[in-house]
Amino acid sequence: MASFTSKDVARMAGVSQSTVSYVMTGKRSISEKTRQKVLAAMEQLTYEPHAGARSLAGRRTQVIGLVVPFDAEGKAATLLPFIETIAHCARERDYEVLLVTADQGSAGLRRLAGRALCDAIVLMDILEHDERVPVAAELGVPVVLVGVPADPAGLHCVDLDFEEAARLAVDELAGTHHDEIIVVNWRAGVSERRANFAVRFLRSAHRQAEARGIPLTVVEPADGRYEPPVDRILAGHAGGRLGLVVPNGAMVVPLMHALRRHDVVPGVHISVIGVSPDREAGEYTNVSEEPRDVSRTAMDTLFRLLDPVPGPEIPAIQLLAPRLTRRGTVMR
Amino acid sequence: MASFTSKDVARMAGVSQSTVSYVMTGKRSISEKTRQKVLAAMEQLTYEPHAGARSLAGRRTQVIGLVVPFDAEGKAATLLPFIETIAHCARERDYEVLLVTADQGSAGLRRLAGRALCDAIVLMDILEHDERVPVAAELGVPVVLVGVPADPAGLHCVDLDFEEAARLAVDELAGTHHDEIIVVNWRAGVSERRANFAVRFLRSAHRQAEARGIPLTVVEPADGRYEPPVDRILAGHAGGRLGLVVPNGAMVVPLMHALRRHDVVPGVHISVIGVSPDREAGEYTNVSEEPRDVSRTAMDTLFRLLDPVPGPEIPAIQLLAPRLTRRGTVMR
DNA sequence: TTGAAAGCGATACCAC
DNA sequence: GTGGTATCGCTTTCAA
Repeated sequence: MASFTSKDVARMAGVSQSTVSYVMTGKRSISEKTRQKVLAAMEQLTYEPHAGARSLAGRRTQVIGLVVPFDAEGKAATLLPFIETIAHCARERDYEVLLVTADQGSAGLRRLAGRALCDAIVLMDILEHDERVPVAAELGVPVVLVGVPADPAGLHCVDLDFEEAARLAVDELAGTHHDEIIVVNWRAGVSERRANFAVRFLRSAHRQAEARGIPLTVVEPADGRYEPPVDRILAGHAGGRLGLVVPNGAMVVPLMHALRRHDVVPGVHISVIGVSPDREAGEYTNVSEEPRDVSRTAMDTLFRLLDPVPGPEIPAIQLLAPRLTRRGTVMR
Repeated sequence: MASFTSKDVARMAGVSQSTVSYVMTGKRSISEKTRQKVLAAMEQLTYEPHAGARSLAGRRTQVIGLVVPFDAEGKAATLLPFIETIAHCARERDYEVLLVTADQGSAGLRRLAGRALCDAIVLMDILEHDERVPVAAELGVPVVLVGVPADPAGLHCVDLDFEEAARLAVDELAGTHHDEIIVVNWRAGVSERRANFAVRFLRSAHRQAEARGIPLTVVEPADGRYEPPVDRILAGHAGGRLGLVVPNGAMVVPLMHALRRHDVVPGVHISVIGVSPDREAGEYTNVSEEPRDVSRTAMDTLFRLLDPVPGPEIPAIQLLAPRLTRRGTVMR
């Protein structure tokens, strides 16, 4: 599988190597005639530019670094669409995606930038106090955070508006005369790490419940267990109008099944509102969390950082508005 | 964030650039004294080698190309552990992972090899007749297939032994005197694409059921639906000993819930055997499908292809043996 | 055991 | 509108 170089293309097209380069980059005008000759030669030879040479000479790798969490459970459902969307956005502009796992910490970031492995970085699953953020800010490479840390250090952030999501859920239950709200939290692991979406969601839920005058408590799955904490939910449930808010999208369906097994039917004896992508919320009232929208916004931001356009400033923090869709699991 | 070059390191250590290179690659012996000087200088400058330059000069990218399917539903659960494991294996040897989505078809493969973006490729989710396989075989780059196509074209394959998995499941039901078996298949989409694991599983199940003299039929979810086809399962279920075999791991739990809602209890009124990773099969009898083992084997193979060692030949097809674990959802 | 220097295959500046 | 060429930062002969 002998590979051809731009020199070969140049020779075949009867032009200079630089002309070939300019045809590819479009950085200077080329007569249509020679353009065609060059393109024909490239076609003929099935020429592909050598990525390493290009990155060395042009200081552009055409690669986006993507730092993903793999530890986070329950993320499976949202992580894949995230990655998928980012891959597609990259491809649209002829960029590649280099995958780095979060367990490598800031070392991974330093490698990405130091070795000139990519032109820009998307950092997912940001913690409230994330050691990687200050490092990322010093990298000298555009970085977009998916999530909002306490101190973004000047970096751009994109995320779902979890505070608004909590408000929407609480308001819905308040508006339908519930007299108690329980937030079914992520497992201890997630909130202890203070994954910042969890923090923001809970804080906002508490605040809004107080504003609406409804008692709100939080329950978590038992240590190290994935099962929904149904017993503790039903324990104090005297028969009033109880509403459950479930920010962990992966837990909604298992929870509802568990409730039904106790003959407690969502929408009849109890209310359930989940936070999850619309397409997964077939049978329950949810607040939408759309990973695809978030990643697309992140990538748009990244590319605008890479090739600044004279348009309006990019907001430092972009929170995507969630939407509540009623599907009958809230008692009316 | 000014970056340093190996020249800077050389100057600081008082040696030549080539010496620095040899310290990094270990391709020639260096006196311990100069080695330490060089390492100290690298440390001092937080030197990182420029990946592009390295790949240009050394014709090694230190990158593994990973081609993943994103369309495949129900894969979410197995796809992430796959990717994660591959990322870890790569990191262990200081390799990066470049992600390419399968929707790019063989164009993606040509890019990976043609642009010298990676040293080797892992191709996942191989179809029985996969247009990418012949292309991959001509790439001039080591390729490992996760899955077994009808014609591997000389490439190495790694996969779970789905035929053995089907045999295990059928044997278990035969051994417990069931008089009917239903395979609850993937959605039409998956088997129509003739994803080859589906093909192999079904073929083997049929064969083994015949050998054991048990009637076996196959049902699929309704068009475009994810819900388990419970109605069709229970329709012809006159009350004999019926065993369900569910190769689609993602469907086992939903199916069992649906059955219970019809007051049909797995292990009591009906039998259920799922195919899934052990850690996800908390409550049902399963045949193990361990994505982590498969990826690790694939990566080991890949690295042995990259740096051939004089040991024994690598088998062309490596099928990992599944194991059946009884957890009480099969009637005794 | 080490150094000097010739590439690797692009880009982009300087001429014309 | 096009061509020549220095340059990017590393690897790897060839010489010592």
